Amino acid sequence: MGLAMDQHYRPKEIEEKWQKIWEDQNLFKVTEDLERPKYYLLEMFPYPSGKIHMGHVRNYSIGDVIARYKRMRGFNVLHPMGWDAFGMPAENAAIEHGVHPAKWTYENIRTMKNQLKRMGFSYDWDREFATCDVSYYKWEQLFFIKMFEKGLAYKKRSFVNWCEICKTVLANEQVMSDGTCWRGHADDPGVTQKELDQWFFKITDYAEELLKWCDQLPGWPERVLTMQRNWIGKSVGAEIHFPLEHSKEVIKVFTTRQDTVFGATFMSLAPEHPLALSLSKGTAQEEAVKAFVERMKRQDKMKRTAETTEKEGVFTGAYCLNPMTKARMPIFVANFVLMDYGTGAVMAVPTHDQRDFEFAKKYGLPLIVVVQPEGQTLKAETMTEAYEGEGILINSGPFNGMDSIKARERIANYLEENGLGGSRISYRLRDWGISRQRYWGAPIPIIYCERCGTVPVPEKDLPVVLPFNVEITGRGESPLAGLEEFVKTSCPRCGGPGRRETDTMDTFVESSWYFDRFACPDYDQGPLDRKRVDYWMPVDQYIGGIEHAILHLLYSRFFTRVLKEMGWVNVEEPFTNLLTQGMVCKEVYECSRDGYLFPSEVEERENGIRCQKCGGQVSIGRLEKMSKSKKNVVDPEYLVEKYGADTARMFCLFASPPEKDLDWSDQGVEGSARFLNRVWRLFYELHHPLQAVKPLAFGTSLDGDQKSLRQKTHKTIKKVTEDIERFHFNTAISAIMELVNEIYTSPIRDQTDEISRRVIREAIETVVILLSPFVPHFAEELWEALGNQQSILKTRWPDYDPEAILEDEVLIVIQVNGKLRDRMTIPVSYGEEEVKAWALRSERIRRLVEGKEIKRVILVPKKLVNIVC
RNA sequence: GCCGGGGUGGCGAAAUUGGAAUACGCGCGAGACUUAGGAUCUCGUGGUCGAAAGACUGUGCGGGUUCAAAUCCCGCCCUCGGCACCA
Repeated sequence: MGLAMDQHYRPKEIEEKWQKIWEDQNLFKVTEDLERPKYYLLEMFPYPSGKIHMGHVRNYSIGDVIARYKRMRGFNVLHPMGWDAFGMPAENAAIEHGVHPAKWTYENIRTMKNQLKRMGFSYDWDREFATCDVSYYKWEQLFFIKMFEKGLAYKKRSFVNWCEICKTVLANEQVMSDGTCWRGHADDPGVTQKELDQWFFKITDYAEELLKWCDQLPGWPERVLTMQRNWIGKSVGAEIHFPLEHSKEVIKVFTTRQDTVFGATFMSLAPEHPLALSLSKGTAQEEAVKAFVERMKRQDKMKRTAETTEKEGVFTGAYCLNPMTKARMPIFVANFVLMDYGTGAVMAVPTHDQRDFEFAKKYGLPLIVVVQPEGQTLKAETMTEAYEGEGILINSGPFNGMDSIKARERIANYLEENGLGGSRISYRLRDWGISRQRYWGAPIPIIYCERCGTVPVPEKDLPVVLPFNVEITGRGESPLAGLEEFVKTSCPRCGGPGRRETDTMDTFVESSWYFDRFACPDYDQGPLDRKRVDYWMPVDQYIGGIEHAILHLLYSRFFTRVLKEMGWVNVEEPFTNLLTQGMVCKEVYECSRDGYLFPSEVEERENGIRCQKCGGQVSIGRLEKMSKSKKNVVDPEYLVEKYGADTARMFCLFASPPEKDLDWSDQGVEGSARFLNRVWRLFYELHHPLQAVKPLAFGTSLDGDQKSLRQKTHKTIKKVTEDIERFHFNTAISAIMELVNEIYTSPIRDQTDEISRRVIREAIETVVILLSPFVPHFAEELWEALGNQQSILKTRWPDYDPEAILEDEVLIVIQVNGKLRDRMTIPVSYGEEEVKAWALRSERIRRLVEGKEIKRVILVPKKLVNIVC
């Protein structure tokens, strides 16, 4: 039976219709409601770069399923959206196209907001804000001042990471492991070191707590926690003081192997260590040290600290004393010692550290074995590499014969008692450098006064508004520095002339507390309305890309601790559960001559896939994250135009589980579209309308095909509910597909008796409700066609009828010695002995066990019988 | 080197607690409907052997535990990600 013209699935029409209804009725607006349990669902807010991409569609589709599902389950769901709006690209647009960053940003926001609405995501748009709004960043300036007062924000001169493309400083977290900028520039020359006066947040004060609380986040993926733990990099060891010869001064070192201190035969200093130059002064080594330090300074830091770089150094001409043995230890400057880890000085134990071993061999320095491995006798003269394992101490005075692990504790205590150092803990984590030499960011609220020094802008003078009239050239220092009317001010303390700080804050500062602000975006008495923040925080479910595993997620945890200490919030950790979704990937076409190609630029010939431009061989198949530069993007707008938002959402959710990378497939999208059309047709091709049909009551008893369809319906409710709860959206959708297939092939599909119609109605209604979090417009339309007056959003998520899913009969697998040999369908009511007897009665089984002794018969109820013989 | 994730059909994937390996979808094959099909519907689809019934085999590799292993244990290989001359 054909469909009437108006009964074809037309996504564009129904999507526009329902988006308007949702908006007109304000259906996603929420306020605090103590009657219902709250659920704060948050997806990482986007940077308004221009248009949304598939990564956004995937991220927000996942979030929307949960938001809609939780609402139907009776939760008071906060599902906000806003804009991470400060940052580099806006400034680059200004440089390239002469458009003001503010104009560019707000226009992009308008475009992207429309695109998000077009996808049908259920946000409470009343809470929307952009971090470049003065009403947002002024509170961030207040936080900065409070942190400054507590010593958590401080300025220091140091070597910092400099990105020549961004023309600004980067935090350590923003430098990738290959030494490039986190923004991923096409031709990144690599981050270099620059000595500058910079503002820092004292995240290192929180290293231990941030590490400790990694164990209190069971709702976070293990790999993210591992990355954070690695990044914090805790080492337990000791500090040891080595007195300088002919001086009262000491060189302090940090070591994790204080048990090997008796074997320390020389000392290595970082080239940047202040003692490097001062110790050699006046000695014959002075010139050599100067030259070495200069050479190291010029060398690229990445290269210098690479593991493969040969160890080299230079003698300073000075000596220190081993505090345990009093032995004279020559002091070297060495390329492998880092100034920013530990103390910048390393005691060298060549017998038990491979680097020191290589260094000692190169410069002819003495070796003393102090740890003897169990069952072996190490001799310094014959060693070819350092022994870094545990063992029994020798040549170690009072500690001889002691186990090296135990000796670490004893020696640390000895150091402490004798004023020579003691137990210490060292972290790899460095303070967060937040100064950026850029215009499009929140101004750092600081004034420099010749008389009073560094003075914070008083609270009453906030905000320090980012001036609008500024020339952005992309050359030189921060654009604000050239703006005299901004820079010139008076000192809030003495009234004398003052100059403003012209650096702006790292945009990661804005994203470190936006989730709190969503609880009270309109609040103007302070940054946060404690009452509302306490109601909503913490975020129950946070969803975003794995690329923020350290960056944003660590900063936010730090910021939350600071805000809690200051009494602005009352939570220890901001995000209870974290879901890190995978990337959206697509194959790239690459021509050896013309580089990356669009699919439209290649053609298939007999001799393989060729480049249309040069005719050369094109390599394909490699899956990479969608990016404009790789020419493998799919524009969501095109998808929505061609298939509708529901199909696009459906594909993202069905193709793979959320944590995994999603491999783009045009045919897969077709498949999703086909499924929705199939449901649509099923609905309209029925021989009888369903509007007037009443649903079945719980506990209704049925027989035959009616019973089995009802059973499938309720089993599907159970399965889909469980799958959504554990974020297995792909299997939830496949379960709904199974139900649809079952309805299609059910013999009662077109029967017109009352009960059949009610069973069919229940099955189809269930499909529509279960689909609603995934494809909301589609579901609304069919829901209405079923005769419902109210939006499907107002419907409660169904419960399954426990009676309906009960089976009368069950399929039992029969194994012989663990191998599948037969199956039988038997009534569930059968007892253990009965089932076993039935299994042994099977013709095939009898043949197989004939003449053999049956040793055991194992029964797994409702599953299988295994006959062992 | 250390830490973590992963390896299942031609492809995306499923198997929640040790109990039928490959659900669902894509692709492919056959058929139906049709003037036509790139629409739709039905059936088939891990491999080898076989006309078939069926047999053997099969979840990266090699062992082990168990009546029974994709799942647990031991040892490897590959791959992705993080950290790494970190003292």
